Amino acid sequence: MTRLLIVDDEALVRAGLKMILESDDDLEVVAEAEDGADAAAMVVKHRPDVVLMDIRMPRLDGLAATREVQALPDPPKVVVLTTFDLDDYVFRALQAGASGFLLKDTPPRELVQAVKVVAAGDAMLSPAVTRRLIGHFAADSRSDRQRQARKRLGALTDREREVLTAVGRGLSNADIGKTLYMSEATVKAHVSRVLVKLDATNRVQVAILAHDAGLLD
Amino acid sequence: MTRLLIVDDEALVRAGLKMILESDDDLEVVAEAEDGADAAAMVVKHRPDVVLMDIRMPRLDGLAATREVQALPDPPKVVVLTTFDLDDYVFRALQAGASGFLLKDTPPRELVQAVKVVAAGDAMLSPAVTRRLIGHFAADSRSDRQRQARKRLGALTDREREVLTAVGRGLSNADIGKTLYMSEATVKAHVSRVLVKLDATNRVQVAILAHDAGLLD
DNA sequence: GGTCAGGTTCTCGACGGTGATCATGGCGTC
DNA sequence: GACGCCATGATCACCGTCGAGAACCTGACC
Repeated sequence: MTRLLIVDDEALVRAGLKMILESDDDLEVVAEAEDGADAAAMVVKHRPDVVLMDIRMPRLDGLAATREVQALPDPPKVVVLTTFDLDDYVFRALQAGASGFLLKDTPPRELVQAVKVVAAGDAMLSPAVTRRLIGHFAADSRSDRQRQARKRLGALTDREREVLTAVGRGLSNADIGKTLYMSEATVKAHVSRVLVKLDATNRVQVAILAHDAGLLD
Repeated sequence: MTRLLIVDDEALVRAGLKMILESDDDLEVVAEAEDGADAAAMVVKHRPDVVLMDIRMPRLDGLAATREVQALPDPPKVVVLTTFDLDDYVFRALQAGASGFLLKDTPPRELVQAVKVVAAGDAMLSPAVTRRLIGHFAADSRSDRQRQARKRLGALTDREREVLTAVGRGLSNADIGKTLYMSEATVKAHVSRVLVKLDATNRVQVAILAHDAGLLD
């Protein structure tokens, strides 16, 4: 049995959601809250498995409430529900720790499905939201940059890559020599070749490249 | 009527998918291809609305094929199908332009649903994949590290921040002097103060900090 | 099987250029 | 005038380039 908490400022919406959700025998609404400020308290009191959270609410909005709830020990999963699929909402909700983000025009059957998926530890987004997320992800050239950077690293020898990593950490040549057991002169030679191979003019540039390539982290 | 192309090297899988998809009256499989190399040609010939693409295939794999298909004029939507939800596959598929990413254990009804969602211009991922994507998104935005880095930048003066940005680009002190119209000696003084304020011992470390803070990009 | 030439990688010391610190002074604000 | 910010030159430490030797692999040739 999956225990649910519904957080929405409109009683009618809460009633509708409760109706839909309890049509499934595995779901039980154990509590309701009418704004974000009450949400955390209700979570502590009733310990639901999943929280359905509206965004637009008086006092504390759904995003802040989600953050608050996720900060609790052994927090429940949170599914954010909203009428608007604004980018900003989506990203902030996901970063606040939400496991789902559904639009209010989601069909009842999918809502039930989403709650179950989330309770099982996976995630569920409305299709339109998924599209936005993917769009942003693909547009986020970071991973692209990473692959490009990695490509350039292919020409390096093992030793050179080790030295490069150390440079990326911000170590001095002397420090690198100590940690890799070689003289400072040798370190310099490696760094010098790395500079040539990566077409850089100083160590700062290769350090950044090392980071872009994900060599550190 | 939504027109489909199925790309998979195993005839049995193709037959199974076709069976599932054509159980819906709005879906029609207009062509099949048995590897990625054939996929693009089939797209040109049959102009499907949606392509279901396996990843592991002989000759050209599904990721490369997806890129190829998306490079065509007025390309169809692509749904990638795979047994393994490896991170790397997911990200590369989405960046290759896929609109969906489903695991092969997806129930038939959801597969049909996903194809329709994608045909309508939205996106659909398997729940487990969605969870990964969100995880990476939340982690990748690095807002944590970024906020931390930004905090430390608060102590800097405007001029120091300008110099720091230039250092982050990998410029030499001489170059920074030229671009910011000050003598090299002045640049050095600024850099030196930045090092103290950011508790770093050399310019590489502050360059990385500058990147983490999102000063560059 | 030996070996010999060619290439690659790792190692190192010495030299000149670059980077980092320190002390000092000008300029505006409070 | 005390303070914070910006600017500068002298000094010393660090970094990057150069040339060169040692160890190793690879393939060709006898």
